[in-house]
Amino acid sequence: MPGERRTDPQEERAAKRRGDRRDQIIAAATEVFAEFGYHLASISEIIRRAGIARGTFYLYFDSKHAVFDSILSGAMVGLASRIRVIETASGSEPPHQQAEQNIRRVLQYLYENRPLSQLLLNPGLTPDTESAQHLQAFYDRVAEMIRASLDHGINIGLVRACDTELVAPALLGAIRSVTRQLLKDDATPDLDRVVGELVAFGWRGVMVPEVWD
Amino acid sequence: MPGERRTDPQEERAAKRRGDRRDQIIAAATEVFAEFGYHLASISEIIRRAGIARGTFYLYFDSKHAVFDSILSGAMVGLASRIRVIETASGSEPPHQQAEQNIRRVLQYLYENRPLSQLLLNPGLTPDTESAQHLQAFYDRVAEMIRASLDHGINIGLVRACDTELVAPALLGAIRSVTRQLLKDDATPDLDRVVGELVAFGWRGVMVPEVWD
Amino acid sequence: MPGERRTDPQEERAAKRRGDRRDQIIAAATEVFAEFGYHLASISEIIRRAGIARGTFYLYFDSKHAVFDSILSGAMVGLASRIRVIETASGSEPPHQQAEQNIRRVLQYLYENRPLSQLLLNPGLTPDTESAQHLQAFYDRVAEMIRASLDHGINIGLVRACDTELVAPALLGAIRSVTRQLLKDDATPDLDRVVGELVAFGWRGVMVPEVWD
Amino acid sequence: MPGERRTDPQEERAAKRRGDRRDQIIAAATEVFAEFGYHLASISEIIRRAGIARGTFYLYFDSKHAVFDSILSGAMVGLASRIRVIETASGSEPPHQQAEQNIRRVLQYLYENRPLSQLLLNPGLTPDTESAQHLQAFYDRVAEMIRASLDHGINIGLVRACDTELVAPALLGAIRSVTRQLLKDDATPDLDRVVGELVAFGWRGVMVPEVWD
DNA sequence: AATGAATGAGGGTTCATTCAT
DNA sequence: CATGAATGAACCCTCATTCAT
Repeated sequence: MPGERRTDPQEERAAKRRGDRRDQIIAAATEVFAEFGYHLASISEIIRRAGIARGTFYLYFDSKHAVFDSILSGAMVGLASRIRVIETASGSEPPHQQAEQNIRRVLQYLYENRPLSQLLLNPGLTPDTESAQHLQAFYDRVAEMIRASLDHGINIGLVRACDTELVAPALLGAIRSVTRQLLKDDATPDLDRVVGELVAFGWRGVMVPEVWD
Repeated sequence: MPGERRTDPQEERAAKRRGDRRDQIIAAATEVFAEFGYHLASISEIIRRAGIARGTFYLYFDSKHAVFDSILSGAMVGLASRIRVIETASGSEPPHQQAEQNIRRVLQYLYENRPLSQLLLNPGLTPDTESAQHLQAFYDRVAEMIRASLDHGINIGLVRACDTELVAPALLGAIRSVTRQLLKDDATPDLDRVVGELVAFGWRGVMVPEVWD
Repeated sequence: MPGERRTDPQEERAAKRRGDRRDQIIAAATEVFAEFGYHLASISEIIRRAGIARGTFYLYFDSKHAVFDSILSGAMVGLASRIRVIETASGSEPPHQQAEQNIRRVLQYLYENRPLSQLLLNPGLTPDTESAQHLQAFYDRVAEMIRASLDHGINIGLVRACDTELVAPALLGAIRSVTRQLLKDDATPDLDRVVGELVAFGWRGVMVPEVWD
Repeated sequence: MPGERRTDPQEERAAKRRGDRRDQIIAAATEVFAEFGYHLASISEIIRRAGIARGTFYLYFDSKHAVFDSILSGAMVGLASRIRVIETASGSEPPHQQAEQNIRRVLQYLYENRPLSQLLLNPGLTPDTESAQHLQAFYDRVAEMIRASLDHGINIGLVRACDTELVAPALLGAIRSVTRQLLKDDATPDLDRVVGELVAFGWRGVMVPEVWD
């Protein structure tokens, strides 16, 4: 207690360890959820992989559902931080390059977090309809961002007139589908090629036919 | 199959009734699975809706898993029967019209079987990783058909050179995503418009840029 | 189905068996609750004594709490049916004889249901404060009946003027205390003597009777 | 015990503090036990109210059960110290006045220790049958004292001939019942009136006193 | 002396499946 | 064929207790 600094180093270490435990549990749980799906994932298996006792689990999370929510929240933050709104101010990079980089960053994140990606891409590993809707809500937000970009593109004559309410999810679905496909194999694919193809496919699908490279 | 031996009319009726019961159970189970997801769906709820006794259920299906598999198989047959290989022989309809009709027939089927569609479109309502893979295997087969069509299209100069292994799932993903989106609302959407947009989007994404209608 | 009488004998037997099972479980549970108290009583022990499987228990009761409530309700009905309002109309038996018979009937019931009596006499074997209050509410009702009798007795000059709000629970407490005392031993005590002493005590207290009617 | 050796003032203070901690824990535990009953009372809640850490609790008590026993022992000592054997030597106060003062002192003690009183009066808040018997043993001792007094009273012609083995618990039960009743309300009742009524009831019962000394 | 993270035995409950009627 | 009472393995979660710091 003498000369107590901003943060007591002992407390600091404790807080650190506490965070570590949480992360350790989350990592184990993510694996197990991805492998078995929510319902077939047992607390027993999670604590076995985390190397902790039963009670310890409940020291960090209120329930099985709570860990799942934590995982999902973390993932959404992680994904969202990789997606930037596409700028069309003069001087900005061409939109399709911005889109390309968004996709590249997201794929990078997913490749780096394989088990987590299973959870994100397979809404079917979810505890219940409600949780699936959480996840869906996130995708809806992303689809909305895409739609706004498309609408803007139409206004400035870059994108052909189309029903953006349909085309936005179509674009997103294309990306998800390809990503899920690629994550099935363990091999890390050539990111540049994948992103290139995706953008090429999506771009031609939406652009105005007159303006071509 | 005709003239298989004289079928006792009583046996025949029995077989008929037996089939009816099965269908009745399948219908109830489909509803319940779609509503709650596989794990939260209980046999109790299924038999309640089917109006049968507990034991009766196990007279027609070996297990909970077995009904689910039956449902999935039926759906795959139903879907597959709506999809025709695209013909490019001279005299055939233009490929994009054939694709359009494939999509229209599939959507029609899905709209007519709402609860079933939930199961097909949300891999998350699936019992386990294995079952999800069954479903995925079906989609892989469809993707493969699309890929073959694309490859052929490239050969005859109709489709731009692209990595069909990526573009095929992208196309399929676009369709699935849009369909899932539309099935969320109860309203039956304008099929022609939806199919039109989908084809327009997909077509431009894959066609050679020189030939434009 | 042919000649179906008022009640299908098969159904009848089934209903009978169903009731039997319930009673069987209630009997076992009463024993276990009386022996260990609510919290230390385990479902495992209850089903062991009832000779049934775990799931069977939950076929007849929703929860551990539910059996307990059933037991308590049954006991209250049983007790209440042994207690009659004391009549003071001319031609009725003398009030103290009526009281005597109430007590005798209650004691009879308790002696015939030993384990049940533990539960009733020891509010401490109760699941929670709430349940204890259920039981207490019953005793309050009985005390209220006693109080009404006393008030009436005062009005007709049979009972001395006293604070019936205090004396009523005192009388009831005396009865409960003696009963609990006697039920501790396994031997069945001489009912007539016990009841006689109780009534005498309540009626005239402990004072010497040199002054007596 | 006087002149116990020179007590180091530091040790003394330490012992003092140690005692304080104990009392602090006992006070918190008494509250919690009274509020929830033994089993629903958690160590977590006790240490929360005592403002100490988990481990500290086990520095002062071996177990949850041990605190409960401590509380009970303390209460018994407290109660016993308020009860004096009734003297019948010539020159003593009249027995019924001595009884009256015993009751008054006990009630005073109970009113001053409300939460404790819940524990004492509701055998149902007890950990197990064994603990309930501890408590019961205390009451048995008190009943025995009452019985001895009654026997003596009969010998000297003050008390009517009666089965003191029955009447003693009856008297005690009456007192307990009334006390429990009164402690339910938060208001502190008029002690003199209550004690007066109790003694009157025990002494002369409920009968009309037209025939009186 | 004090702390609080960690432990794990044990609790109540669910539900797919079986089988005697 | 049909029934539904019975089964029991397996689940999630709680909480008194321990012990390294």
